Amino acid sequence: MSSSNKPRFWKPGTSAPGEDIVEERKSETVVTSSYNSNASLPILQQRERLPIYKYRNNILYCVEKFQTTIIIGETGSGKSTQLPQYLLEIGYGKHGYMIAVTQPRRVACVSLANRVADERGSMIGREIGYRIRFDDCWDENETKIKFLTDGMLIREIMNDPILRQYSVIVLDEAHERSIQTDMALGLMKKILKKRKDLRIIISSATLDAQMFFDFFNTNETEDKSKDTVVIMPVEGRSFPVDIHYLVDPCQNYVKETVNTILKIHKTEPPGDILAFLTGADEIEFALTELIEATRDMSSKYQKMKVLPMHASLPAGHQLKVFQKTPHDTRKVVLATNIAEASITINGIVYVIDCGFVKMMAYNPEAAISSLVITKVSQASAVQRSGRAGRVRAGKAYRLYTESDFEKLPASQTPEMQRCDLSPAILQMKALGIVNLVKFDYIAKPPAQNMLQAVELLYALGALNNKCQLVEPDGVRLAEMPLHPTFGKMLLAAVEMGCTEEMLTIAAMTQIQNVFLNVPNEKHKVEKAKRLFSAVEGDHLTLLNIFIAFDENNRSQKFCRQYYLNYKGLLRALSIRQQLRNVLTKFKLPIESCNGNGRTVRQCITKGIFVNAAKLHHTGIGVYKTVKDGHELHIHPTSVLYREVPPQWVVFNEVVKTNKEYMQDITVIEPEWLHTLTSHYYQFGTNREISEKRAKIC
DNA sequence: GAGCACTGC
Repeated sequence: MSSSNKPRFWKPGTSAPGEDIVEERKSETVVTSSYNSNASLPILQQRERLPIYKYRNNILYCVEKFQTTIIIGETGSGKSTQLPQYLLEIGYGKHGYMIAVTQPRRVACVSLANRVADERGSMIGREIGYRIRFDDCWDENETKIKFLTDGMLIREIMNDPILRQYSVIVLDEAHERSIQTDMALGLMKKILKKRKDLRIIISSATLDAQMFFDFFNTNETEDKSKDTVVIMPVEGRSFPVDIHYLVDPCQNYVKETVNTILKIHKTEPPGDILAFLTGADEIEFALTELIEATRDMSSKYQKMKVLPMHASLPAGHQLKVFQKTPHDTRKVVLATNIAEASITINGIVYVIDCGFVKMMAYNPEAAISSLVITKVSQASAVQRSGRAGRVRAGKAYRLYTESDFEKLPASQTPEMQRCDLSPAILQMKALGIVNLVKFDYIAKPPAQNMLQAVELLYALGALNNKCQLVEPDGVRLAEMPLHPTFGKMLLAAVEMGCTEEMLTIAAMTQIQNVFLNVPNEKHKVEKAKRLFSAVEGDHLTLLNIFIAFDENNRSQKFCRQYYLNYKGLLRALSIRQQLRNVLTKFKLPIESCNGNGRTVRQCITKGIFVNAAKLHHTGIGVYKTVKDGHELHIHPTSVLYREVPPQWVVFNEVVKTNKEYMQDITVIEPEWLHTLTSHYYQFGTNREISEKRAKIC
């Protein structure tokens, strides 16, 4: 190890990668060797041909020597499948230890585990396993490599604070910076202090590597040879992508997207197109325009098949984007951000990036989350254009000028700094973190967001006025895989004897689309919705839907008939079962109130009393929050939207689009706010609230 | 009065 001024990138010898590769990545044109011509080779030889193979010994040397290794892994390097195997091969799976590999998403865990098991010729769940919510597939005695989600790792830390079963933790895709990843990073730093033998490998994009380095490096001297962290860049295997910018900024990126698609179609050689837009409505607009344009297009051009892709589409419609189109047809996929990292569509050669994304923002003063269209980061733009270089050289069209690109933020604000922190803070308390302010965050959340979260947890009875976890309720709430407000509803239901009903409601609020979003059949979907609606509001409507589903043998046919999301309802069933298990674990009674809607609504109030609103006498359908008079409206998806507006309501959350809308609303009686939640509203003057604040923090 | 980025436990 040299002790020069800048040993940020390790250069052990001529075969090791250096900064030149990092430079190359910046220019976004990475030229590499032949693509996957290895299919017929024996597995070992295939593995040896992956780009990461030539770094094998260097990486293993780093892992031995440094407590933390940061790998800058490009797409197609093979790191996620090979790295854990290298570690296993040199003995990190010995003496009963396991190697953990975390992923932000469930599907990635399952598919990676299966691929690695395949390569090793073993059955999944034996030597190689995975652990995700609702699906445990590993063996306590046999498993050596365990793929798990970031969230699952945090749950494991709750039961084993120093992760004694593991010899190495690989945090893959750390640059995505989800709240779970950030928490895991902070916790790992803590664990490393107590376990000098533990090794951590962080796989990240170039941009964040230096920050991760500084975060984990415990060397406080100038002597670089005492660093505890090392950065290893590993080249990938992708094709060059030509970046095209607009000369002048465009007025309407949706129209510009349509025009660009048509231009590519008419002037560029065959190859599928992927266009990024921000939401379903934009996608639908572009879809209609394109279908119209292709209708009167000259037959000298190829045919064109345009497909929408976003999360609220029924699964059947989503699958269409993965189907191959005939040779004479060009596939055009109009997608939301779902195609940036979550799904990969094969055969894309042209990418269009509108330069915007819908992102969750959090207003801590009003405790309101809202979806806003924001400019993408440079990192996102690079990720999007990279989607064009997976099969052969491609082209990316950025619908903004090059100078606008330069002005974009380098990377997106981490989730930790722009969302409701109450679930995260509750978890941290359950993990035994005494001082929330002193916790080593990789990105410190705004003080105001933390304060808001602590106050909510205090109001829910999860934390006391010394900011300590309350026994037993706080512990129970932390254990539940739910937002603490929903957890509180369940605990209230235990007291009031309606857990059966509340388990259903809590589970049902966790699924995004209860009804299918079938294009062209919106009217029929609306009609079906009305069949289940309860005058008391959305929560009891969700209960009605689940009961109907259950009484009709949970059949797919029933769901199809009423435009219900079958997969979603099955998911609700699993969530319900999991929540039921948690209650059983705590030996809490599971009872039914036999359809007493009043009792159920009272329990709901006990969970989301903070979100209470009263109909305002001015204007139609205007509500004001009880807490601070913030103006709100009933969301069009609510069953109460078409009804005579009720006087008093509680709601799950606010979505801000043109206006601020309440979602999942239940009608309440105003007395409940005093009788059931007096601890919150009785002392609700501003002066007293600020006194309370001073006390908590 | 008229709307729904994406994950995860």
